[in-house]
Amino acid sequence: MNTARGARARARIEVTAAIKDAARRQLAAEGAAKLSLRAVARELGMVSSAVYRYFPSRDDLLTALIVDAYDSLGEAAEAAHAEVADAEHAHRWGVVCEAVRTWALAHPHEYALIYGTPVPGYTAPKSTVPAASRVALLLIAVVRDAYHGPGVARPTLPAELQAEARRMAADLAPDLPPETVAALVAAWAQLFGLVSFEVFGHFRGVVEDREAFFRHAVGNLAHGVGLVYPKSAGRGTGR
Amino acid sequence: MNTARGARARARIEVTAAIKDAARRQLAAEGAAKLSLRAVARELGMVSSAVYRYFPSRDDLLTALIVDAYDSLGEAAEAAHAEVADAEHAHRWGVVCEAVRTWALAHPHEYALIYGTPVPGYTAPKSTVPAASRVALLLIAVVRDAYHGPGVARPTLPAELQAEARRMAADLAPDLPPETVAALVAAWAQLFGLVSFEVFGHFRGVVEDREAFFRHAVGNLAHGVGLVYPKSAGRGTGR
DNA sequence: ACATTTCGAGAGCACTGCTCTCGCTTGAGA
DNA sequence: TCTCAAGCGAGAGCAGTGCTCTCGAAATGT
Repeated sequence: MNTARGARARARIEVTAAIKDAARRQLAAEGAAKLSLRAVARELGMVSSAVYRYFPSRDDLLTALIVDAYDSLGEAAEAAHAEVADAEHAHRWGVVCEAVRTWALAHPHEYALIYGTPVPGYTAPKSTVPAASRVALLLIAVVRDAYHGPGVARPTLPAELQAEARRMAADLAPDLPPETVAALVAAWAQLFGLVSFEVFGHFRGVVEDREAFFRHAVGNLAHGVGLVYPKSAGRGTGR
Repeated sequence: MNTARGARARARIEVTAAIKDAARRQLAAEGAAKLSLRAVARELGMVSSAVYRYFPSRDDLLTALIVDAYDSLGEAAEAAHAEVADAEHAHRWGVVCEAVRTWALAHPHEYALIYGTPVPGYTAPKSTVPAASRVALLLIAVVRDAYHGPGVARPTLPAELQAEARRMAADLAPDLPPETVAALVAAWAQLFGLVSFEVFGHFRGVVEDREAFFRHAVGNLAHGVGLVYPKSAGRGTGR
């Protein structure tokens, strides 16, 4: 029942999509700061006030792009993971992380939109939560599979954090030990720390072979959440 | 020869400082996006065009604030470290990291300015490098002391990364083993991943006791760079 | 004392987000 | 089938922005 109850309704979703597309193009080209509602209107041959029939404000347009960006990233990660769904767990972990990095480098401005400085009126309006969670859920799923399968080590946890870890586990993955969930959340944040530093240029003049560096760092993150590498030796690329 | 060769020169540095102060106030209050050159001019009772005598563009004003923010953060970290300069190395590491977090939470907009989305014309103009490096240098110093002292473990490194690690070590800390330097750089990025997620609100609804969580994660980072905790037992808060 | 530079003020340009009004078109109910 | 409200695009307009240019006045160096 999505399919157009009338020409008008159909036109509306088409125009809405066209606006988002033009906006996304501008975003990719110039960054969120320079995204101008009037410019997208111009590109579509309409007048600026007409755009307001579709998005009540510039920030609402941006919010729509945020959700799309989360989904685009989540989709990329999920697709990459699907291709190795029955490989070694540590390898799957690495593939997901590398998909995140690859997507971020290919869409730096969209990445900045979701993991950079939040927009001023930044209350993530609930509707973004599912899209925003996709990568995290993937990482959780990989560790869950490992936990219910052969090899996962149980990290240790100081006493003062065990209550909080239990809370997190109850929310995120009740079937995993709290220690693992806590390590997972930390690894999640640290993964995006690595990606952000690279995308935002903090590695410029510091790290040269960033891909190899990233693979290694991500392997250590996997180790931190308890994933063990197949070929025991020094944890390598997970290949 | 800094001290005013004339009333004019003195006035100039005073006005420059006043502009930066007003700008910093606006930045702290509303964020970089809403920082308006005309508004700071208004606050100082001057006309907008006059401000251009001191800063050639709005982005140049922002750049000046960026350098200041790096310095402010670096100073906070150094001060915190100085107070525990002869404590256990892992503890010193933790104190520096917590100082970074505390400063970031106290100055979210300034933090966003330096570790969030880079400004469009984002070529860090060399002059920012020393200020930007202060925290990293502190972390390196802590590990260096540990390495030249009693306890530091040597991380392992896959073959494919050893050349790059040697390169980094040559640039950053020739007296440390390449494996340690590589781990240090990763920990550096991961630290800011943790801080950014908290400041930018990605932990909202996920992590509740963020301070305890951070201490724990930072302890693991210390472990990752080879710092060993005094009381052997499970690595705890570093107390 | 003169010439030069430095500075603040003001006007102005091109642009932005956003509001409001005006007609035209569409579509659903009488 | 006709009607009337809702949806929509165009246009004008407001307040604000970054930035440029010109013009006098003040401070400076010779």
